[in-house]
This record gives sequence, C-alpha cells and structure tokens, in this order.
Amino acid sequence: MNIEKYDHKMIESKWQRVWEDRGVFHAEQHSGKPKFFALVEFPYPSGQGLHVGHPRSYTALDIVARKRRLEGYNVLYPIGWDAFGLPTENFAIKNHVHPAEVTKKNIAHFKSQLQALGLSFDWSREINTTDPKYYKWTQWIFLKLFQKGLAYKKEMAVNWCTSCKCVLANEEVVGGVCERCHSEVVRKVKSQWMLKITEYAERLIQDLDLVDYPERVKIQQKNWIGRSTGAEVDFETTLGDTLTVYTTRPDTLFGATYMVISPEHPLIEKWADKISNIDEIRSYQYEASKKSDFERTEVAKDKTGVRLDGVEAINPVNGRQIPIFISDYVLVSYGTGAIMAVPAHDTRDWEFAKKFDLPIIEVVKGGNVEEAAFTDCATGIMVNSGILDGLTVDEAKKKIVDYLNETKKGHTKINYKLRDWVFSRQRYWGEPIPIVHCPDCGAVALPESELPLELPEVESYEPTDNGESPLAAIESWVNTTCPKCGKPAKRETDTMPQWAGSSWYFLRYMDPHNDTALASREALEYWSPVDWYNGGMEHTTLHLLYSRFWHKFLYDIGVVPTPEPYAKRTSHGMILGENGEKMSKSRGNVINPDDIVNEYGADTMRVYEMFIGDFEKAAPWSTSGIRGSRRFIERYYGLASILIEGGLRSELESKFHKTIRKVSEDIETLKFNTAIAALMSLINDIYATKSITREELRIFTILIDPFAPHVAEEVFAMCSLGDGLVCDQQWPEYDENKCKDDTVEIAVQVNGKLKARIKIAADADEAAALEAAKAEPKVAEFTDGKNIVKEIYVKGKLVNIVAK
RNA sequence: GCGGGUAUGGCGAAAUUGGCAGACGCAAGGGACUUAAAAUCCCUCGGACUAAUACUCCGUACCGGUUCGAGUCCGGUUACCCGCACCA
Repeated sequence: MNIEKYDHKMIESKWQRVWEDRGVFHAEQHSGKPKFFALVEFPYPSGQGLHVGHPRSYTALDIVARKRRLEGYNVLYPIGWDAFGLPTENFAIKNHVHPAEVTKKNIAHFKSQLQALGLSFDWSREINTTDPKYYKWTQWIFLKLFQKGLAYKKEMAVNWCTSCKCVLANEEVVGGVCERCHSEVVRKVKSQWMLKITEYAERLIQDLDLVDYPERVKIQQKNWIGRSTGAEVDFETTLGDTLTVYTTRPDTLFGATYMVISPEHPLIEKWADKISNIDEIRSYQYEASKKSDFERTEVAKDKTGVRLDGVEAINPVNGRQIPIFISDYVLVSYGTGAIMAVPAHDTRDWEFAKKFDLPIIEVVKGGNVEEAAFTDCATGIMVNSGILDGLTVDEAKKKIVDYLNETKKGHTKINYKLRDWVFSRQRYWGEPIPIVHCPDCGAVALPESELPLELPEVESYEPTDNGESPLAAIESWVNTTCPKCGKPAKRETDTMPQWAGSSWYFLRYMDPHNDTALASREALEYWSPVDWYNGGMEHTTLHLLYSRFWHKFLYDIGVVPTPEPYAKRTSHGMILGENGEKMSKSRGNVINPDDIVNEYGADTMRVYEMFIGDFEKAAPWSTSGIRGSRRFIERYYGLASILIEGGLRSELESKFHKTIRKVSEDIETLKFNTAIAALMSLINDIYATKSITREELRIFTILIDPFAPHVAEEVFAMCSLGDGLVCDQQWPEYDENKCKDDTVEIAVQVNGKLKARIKIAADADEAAALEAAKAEPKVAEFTDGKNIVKEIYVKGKLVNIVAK
C-alpha cells in the first residue's frame, strides 16, 4: 500500500482534535467498570513554561492510564494548576500586573504545551488552586483544623527568608538557605499560624505499612519524623525548681556530670536575679539569637557555653550536685530544651567537657573514655552505676526507667524531630486565612457561609520590611466585625503557604464542580484512594507528608473514606542537561520541549523520554539519541507500506506473544525503556520478513498506542485495522504456552568456560542435552583424557561439564 | 557524622534475580543507492594478540571469599550522587 510521508504535525494535531471532540478521555462519574485513578503532581505554572522533566512523569502515567483504558477500566487521569506562589507574585510586582493575570497567561501557555504532547488528561476536570471556587474548600479545611484545635497561633522563633521577606516552614529551609531563592535564612520571633502535624507523627509512621511506596521514600519520611524512645528525668536544683531533661540513654544517668540548657530556656529568666554572672549569660543569649540556624550548626566543631553561677542541679539517682551551663548546641525546640550531659558516652558532651575541663565518668565499660566518648550500646556493661552495675545497656535502660517511674523522678518518653507546620506567609498571592481577630473573643473562625474569603484587590503586592503581609495595608478589607460578638475586629492578613492547595487537590478531581462540598461522598467513595501517584523525590518530606497529614485529618472528621490518600507512589528521576548537570538557565543547558515537539513530534518526544533509561534514575538528555526514537516511529509508520492480508504468522508467533508479555509487564513495573526495546526488537524481526499481516499490525498498533498514541491512531485508521479508535480496542493477551520456542540454543561450558553453543529441543532431558554437548568437537577437545567429575544441565540455559 | 543509593563498551543502557555479559538505541567506520549530499537499506563495532569475523587470553570500580558457574551472593576498600545533620 502506498502511504504518505510521515508528517508528525498533521497527524498529531488531527488526532488531538478527534480525542478532544469525542471526549474520549473523560472519566465516567458512574460506571460499572472497575475504576483506576492515576495521578501526577500538578504543575506550578511558571513563566518559563514546561520543563522536559514534566513530560517524563506525565507520559509515564499516561502510558499506564491508556493501558488501563484498553484493559476496560474507568480511568481518571486529571490535571490542574498549583498556581499560588512566589515567582508569580514577584513577576507581578516587577511588571505591575495582577498575579491573577500572570497566572492566567502562564496556565494558557502550559495547557497548550501539555495538549501538544497528547496526554490523555480529562480536561473537563481541570482545577486551579487560585480559583475562589477551589480555595473556598482549602479555607474550609483550615476552619475544620482550627475548630479541632489543630491550627493555632503562636509567638515563636521562625525561619525568615531575608530575600522573600517571608516565613518558611522547616521543610523549606535546605542547608540553612531558602529552598526557593537560596538566600540567607535567619531566626525571627513572630506570631504565626501553626498546624499540629506532630499530633499525627505516630500515625504518619505507622500507616506507611498500609501503602505501596518505594522503600527509600518510606525511610526518608520516617527519618524526617525522627521518632526516638527515651525518658524524661527530673533534676531538682539548688534553687528549688525542677529541671526536666530528655534522654535516650537513661542508663547513663550515673555518668551525668553537668547539665546543659538552651539559651532560650525559660528557667533562666526565673533565676535571673540569683545568677551572679547574669550579664555574661545575657550576652551569650544575645549572640545566640543573632545567629541563624545555619550559623549555629556551622560552628558545630567548636562548642561554646557559659556556666550559670549560683545554681546547680541534683542528680536524682546519687544526689550529686552538678553545674548547669547554657550552650547553643542544645535546641529549645527539641525535647525539653535541656539535657543531662554524659561526656563519657556522648560525643558532643565529651567535646564540651574537654573544652571546659569537666569530669568524665565512665559508666559503660568497653571503650577508653579519656580518648573518646564510648557510644556503643550493643556491647557495653554498666559500671560505677549503683543498682545498674553489671547489666547490659538494654537491661539498664529498662531497670532505670522502672526506678524513675516508682520514685516519680521520671518516665518513658517518645520524642519526634518533626515540628509543627508553620502555616502563615506574609505575602499576597495565597489563600487568605479565614480568621478574624476580635479584641474580646480572640481568634474567631469566619462562618462557613462567608467562604470563600476572596483576596481583595490591592495596589501594591510588595512584601513589607516590617514582616506584614501586603493585605495589612488595605484597611477596608482588614477592618470588619467579629462574627461572634459583632464588635469591630480585624481580619488575619497572613496567607497560606503554597502547600495548602496541593494538600487535598486530588480529592477535588473526583468531583471538581461541586459547590456544596469539596467533593460528594459518593464520588469520594467511588474514586478513593488514588491508585497510582507519581511524583518527584523532592516532595517526600514536603507535599507528600503534608497531604498525608491533611488526609488523615479529613478521615478523622469523616470527610474521606480512607486513612491514606495514595495506594501506590512512584518517583521519576530527573532529566539532566546534555552535559550531565542539572538543567538550568544559568548553566545554559535547558531543552525546551516545544522545540522537540515541533521538530520531531510528540510521539518521538514521548518515546524518547521513556527510552532514555531507568525511569527512577536521573538521565542526561541526548539530542542525537532522540533521532533513534524518531526512526522507530517512522519504521512503525512504514509498516503500512508492507501490509499483507493474514493472521499471526507461525514464524513470528512466539515473538509476538513474548513481546505482549514483556510490554504488559514492563509498563506495570515502570520499565518503559525495556518495553520499547522489545517493540524495537519485534519491528526488526518483522522487517526481516519484508511484510506484516493485518492481524500482526493490529496487535503491534495497540501495543505501541500508549507510548505513541497519535501515530498509532493514524496507522489504525489508514489501514482500517478495526472499528473506532485504537483507544476503543482491547489490550492484547498473550498465551504463556505460545511464548516458548520449540528449539533453543544453549551454552556448553567446560569447567565453567564457554566452548560451544548447541541447538536442542526446548524440553530435551539431561541425557539428550549431554549427548549433544559431548558431540561438539570443541567439548571433546577439552574433556579428552580427563575425568568427568560433574555434569550440570540447566534446562533452556546451558550444560556445564566439570573435567579434571 | 548518620541514613539511602550508584559504579557494566566511546555514550544512554540491558541481563528472566546465581546460568551464553553488553539486548535495544546513540555515536563511529565500511558498503549499496545517488551526478552529489541528505534520507534509507546492508555489514562491523568491549579489549589484547592477529592477515583473520582461526585460535587463545583478559574484561561488569578495587581486594578477597562462597560456588561446577558470580555483573548478580558474602566480607572488606575506594569514588561519586541524594537526603538529614549538635534531635541529647
């Protein structure tokens, strides 16, 4: 059959239009079919447009979604826009346009880029976090959190980005600098909205058992939550107040030779007039407060501190009086902000003790505590420890905790490194926090009927140096009345962080136009949970953790039907620049997906990104490599010109069945690269026969459809391979029995070294195989005159003859 | 420092989980077609020794071990990547 030259532009725009007109990718709201909810992280519509990294994730789940449809599932594969955020706001400030305008423009650009890739998104369910109809429900969830006491306002030291002029969550501070702009982060005391994610710490760990996530993601979340088991111990002081410390090594209590409290510890104020060197203490506190967290940790090598003169602590197990220091190596925000120092068995305490010449008492035998702290818990035996002497560390821990409990001097305690989530931002382009501050009633929730609380129009979006949101300048908006008592009151002027809208967005896809609930109960029951969620590793301790927290909360108040939002999570690797470095404007190695789609077509782009290497690992872009994918597409398209009538030919039968099996399995395990390799290998074999039958082309077309859907539709229509579209067909099945060949080539080894290859019947028994092997002259040459010690036959693989 | 990961041709990578190392693709070289080029098609393509696609030997970061047999398992070493980092 004569065919036109492959013209990707014509073919791709044609089929994109057909899909759109027929609405073939719209999920059915009610269906007798099994459901499948595939989810990719919705993009932030930045001014730069799509990055080549986006299609890697989107194409992967597009392949899964398309395969599921062919397998008869009712598939929901939605997309939307995580559109609140700083870059848009900064652009708006610089160019004097409204952030909503910028957002609209960016979304239009992103949308056209995504549509050009032929991704099978259900565009009828598109959502946008900056749409008041959407953020009404973000605010609604916040009110629920507030009503349950999980959102609270607190005066506290926060991470302050000096360039964004905004508070950051702990998760947004990376290596001491702002995750976004890499500027210095300092500590600032401010009143902030907080979310009690710590209340869910235990369940966020435990419920990882319920989900199918990569192990590295689970480990990273567990480490971030940082659960540790220890004890709180009360030390009386010579001034009468009790100083409580947290320790994971209560067994070393007899070895405590001094105490350290953080510079911010409240007892210092209480003791102020009894401490004789209070000026020295004050100046140390001042110095510490000036330092950012980063600086504090940078000087980790050199310990500093000041002893509190005029007060000592009393060790509850031996009555020994020991000095108390302040030092910034003890953090206010963890445990009780105070520690008992056991220099013999803790590296940090050891360094401090050496520097300040404090006694080091060995209580666990096994090391040389004059040389270094001995921290090994597994092998040591307790000494110098009264009732604990002779016990192992584990036994000692148990016994001392029992003792502390009995004597009411302490108790078991579990601590987490996880901190509550700093939830307010002093910026314009975010969801307004729906709270009113009343002089009489305090913080009062806006009634639900007043949601959404929309962002007011404002003249200037500039962040202010005094740390207030630009919203604070709009008096007409700020001044309101208290919903409770009706007296004059002021609105909260901080907005929510970008993570708010993305913490529940997948729920909205289930029922995106509902204006009486975030989604109907029916939709939530039908679609929950997300069956497969793919996204980046960088969100493991941010979005992924936050959204699990919100989901658990919504589960607790009866809104959602499952305790976990995502049944399965996978992660794609980054696409690097051609030079192997991360793509960035400053490195000049950015590839624009538009250029690739223009020059080679979406199908080539899709196949290339899936063929580039292990999906879960980083891979460098290769401009010449993409030509191989284009050739493959053209070779597939060219099959139409050698089409003959007929069914599956016997010489290709097992190859076809094996390929169906390989492609089917590889898509499920994210091995898109080997699935494509299998299709390439099959096409090579087909070309070797110089023809392809109608049935063979039909099967091949359905197999290639998830990867290269436009050209598949074109060939399907051009060659009249069936009714309707490719996406109306059924995924082909394979027969395990037909995957086998009658004869196989196996290796013949002598003493483990390859000497020959022989063709034998696939089901040949050992005797037959050995006979055939020994008939090989090469084999005879190496075994003649030797004793055959052992003979090994692995069916379908090899024969190994061991001769001495 | 702690936690996780990776290491295979000139390059991206495969290898049914202990069984023929390098599938598939890129790049390169040679040939066909062409006035020529591009495209396409065919052949070669880990290294050493070779006239040779005869032989033979070496080869999956490095050292050692288990095994008839190791890229794969075990012990140790090195390098690189990612995450966390004074969390008591």
